[in-house]
Amino acid sequence: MKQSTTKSASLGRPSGRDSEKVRRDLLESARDHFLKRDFKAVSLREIASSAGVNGAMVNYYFGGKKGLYLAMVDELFESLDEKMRSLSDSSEFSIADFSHSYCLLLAENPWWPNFIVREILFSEGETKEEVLQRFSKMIAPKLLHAIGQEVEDGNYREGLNPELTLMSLMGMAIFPFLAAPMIERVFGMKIDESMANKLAEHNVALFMNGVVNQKQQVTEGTGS
Amino acid sequence: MKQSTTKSASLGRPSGRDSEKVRRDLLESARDHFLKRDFKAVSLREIASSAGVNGAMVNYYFGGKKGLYLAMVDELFESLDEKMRSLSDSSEFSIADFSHSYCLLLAENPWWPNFIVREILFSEGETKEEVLQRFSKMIAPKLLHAIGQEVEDGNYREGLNPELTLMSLMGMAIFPFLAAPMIERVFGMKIDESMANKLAEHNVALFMNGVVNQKQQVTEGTGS
DNA sequence: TGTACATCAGTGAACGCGCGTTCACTGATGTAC
DNA sequence: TGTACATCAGTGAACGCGCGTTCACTGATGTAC
Repeated sequence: MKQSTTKSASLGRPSGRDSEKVRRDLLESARDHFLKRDFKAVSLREIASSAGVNGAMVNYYFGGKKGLYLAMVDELFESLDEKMRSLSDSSEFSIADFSHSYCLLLAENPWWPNFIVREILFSEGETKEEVLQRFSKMIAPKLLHAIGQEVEDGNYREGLNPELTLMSLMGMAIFPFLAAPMIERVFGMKIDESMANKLAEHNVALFMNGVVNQKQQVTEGTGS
Repeated sequence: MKQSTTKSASLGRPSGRDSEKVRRDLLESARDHFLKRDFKAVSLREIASSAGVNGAMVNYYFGGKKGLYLAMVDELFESLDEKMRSLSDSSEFSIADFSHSYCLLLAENPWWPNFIVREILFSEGETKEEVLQRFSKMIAPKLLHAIGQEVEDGNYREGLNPELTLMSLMGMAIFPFLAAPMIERVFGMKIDESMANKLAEHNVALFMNGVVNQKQQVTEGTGS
């Protein structure tokens, strides 16, 4: 004898029409978890229960855990590609302006350097290659060219190595967001938007003119 | 009837005297694996087989996987603490000299920023706190003070924020080693000792004087 | 110096657990007649 | 407009696997007499 009714609260095809909602909920939940913790450290059951659906849905919609992960990565990159392009496509492109905007972009999306670094450093094979490919094509070549141009035009110091300069610039911009937990601990700073603004200005000033007191140096310089 | 002989090649207490060797081999193997991959991603069986011993030895010597991991972390920090102290204890301590030495130290121990960042970003609880504690006390306070002093003495620009400046400096120094796989791909650079030397010089020059062509600026400046 | 026995380093099979995945099943929805 | 049935979104139990850990056992080494 079968219990045909009231056995389970929600068995059978659901009555709502929002079939796409489950997919989106899973992606969102996956993003929340995967951006905080490692691929292996996050279980499907966690993701599914956060999304409020059955774990088997991950297989149903994405073909498995890896499928869900890659779908999430795709979505992230799409949104970032878009944002980065809008930063670098302005007609009057300057390194300083870009650095500033980039810093603010990072403040809005603090998970982003975090995610990239993790992928590049620790992920295995497949995803790593994919992320490297996408990331490397994204903006670096354009910046590299811009720096080279500035040197050629005599605006930047002669003999400045564009590659090393770009690395320095990226390091200055990205590191504070990477090290946010440590910085909050050691410096008692919160990495919010106002902080990012200060950081952006500081970085541009340091990048352009360094730390040395120019007044002093110029005075000494004219004497020699 | 028991097969008392030749059942296994190595059953019973081994004849050698090197009981400490197993411990050291395990630690070494653990370091090799844990520096490349995540805690969860590395299995005891992998570590043990690399070390050429039985997996149960991890429990025997370290009380479990976490015990082995913490023992490894302890060892790493001990060696780094020592090296860092020898860098910063010189009687005439200058930011520039330190940056240079630090860069070379990183080139010799490329796993180190890698490891710290991973711990800070992705590890869960316990180890994370421990690593944060140790790392934050290691050198940052001394550098922070040194930068503040330079500003006070008028050697560095007035109004320069020491915290932000230290962040920039660390970012410039550490990022290239973090992003090594990407840099090798995009720039075709190998991060070796000669590279580290160039990077160190570049960083110090950029940190001190920025990218702007000073000759040009000074010429313009005297006119105003 | 022999000998009996406790100790000790190490083995290898087995255990339980949580994981990703699979599968039989459910019942609302869409569709053909 | 009914009705029979295929489809489809979703469930929940179960599966096999690899993991960290445990445990009974081994046999060389150290020690007491």
